[in-house]
Amino acid sequence: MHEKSQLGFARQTKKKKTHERSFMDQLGVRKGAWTKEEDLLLRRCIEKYGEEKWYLVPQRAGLNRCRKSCRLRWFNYLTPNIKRGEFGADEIDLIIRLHKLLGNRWTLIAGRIPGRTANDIKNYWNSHLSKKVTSHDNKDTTKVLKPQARRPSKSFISSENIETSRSQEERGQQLPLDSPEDLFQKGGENGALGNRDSMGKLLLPTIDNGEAEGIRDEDGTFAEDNQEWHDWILDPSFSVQFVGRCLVDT
DNA sequence: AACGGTTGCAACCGCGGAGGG
DNA sequence: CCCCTCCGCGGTTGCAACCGT
Repeated sequence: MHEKSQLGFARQTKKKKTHERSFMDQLGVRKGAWTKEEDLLLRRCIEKYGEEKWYLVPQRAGLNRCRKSCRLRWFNYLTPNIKRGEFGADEIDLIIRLHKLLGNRWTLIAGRIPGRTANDIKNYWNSHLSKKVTSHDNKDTTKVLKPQARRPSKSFISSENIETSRSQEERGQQLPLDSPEDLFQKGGENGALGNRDSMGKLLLPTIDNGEAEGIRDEDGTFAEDNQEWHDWILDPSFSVQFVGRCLVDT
């Protein structure tokens, strides 16, 4: 394990933004697999003080670990109600569709799948699903969004925009294909939500909570049809593609 | 049984963002 | 503004277990 960390250190070619790690290195904090005793100490600490102020956790718990390691161990392994074992067919289906929608936003995806951690889902995706999905996409002749694509604003996929794009395409006009990020930005300029995380961060949680403030209609007012968006995400037939410069459900 | 290749997963790492001084 | 600290995220690594020969 020592060897591992040394290799990892040697690989560091990029500049360090913080001095945090080197400081931790100097302290000689433990790395590698967690022991049962360490787990117990961490669990007791979190039960006593709660999931906050992670920088205090190693000290409070009496652990010779860095705060990041503690946090990771807690969230990925020790948190109550974490589901272990095989992913169910419904979970896999949901992961694929959410990944199509959100890209590699593992925490957002995990937030929609009770009992699964972002790390679990990421690992499962990388080892089981990524190849499957990629090979499937390659067979598909339609221009399906790459995984990092995100749902554009409602105003941007208005039927008017879609029709305009369709007709322009039919006339053989060359249309600049914007990246999903650009599309999102434009959605924002159109008065809808625009930043790159907005759809994921605001849409998903707000739908379930019934909070409308995350979703705006074309006129900029708050949408009231959260259920519609919820259904859209959970719709098994969901897929999107470019029509001209617009993203549309297909 | 022994060996090498592959896979799954826990853990590490750097970076970006938020917030406070 | 700038700097610093802390949090949280996604990418990546490497070990252990598994599998095939």
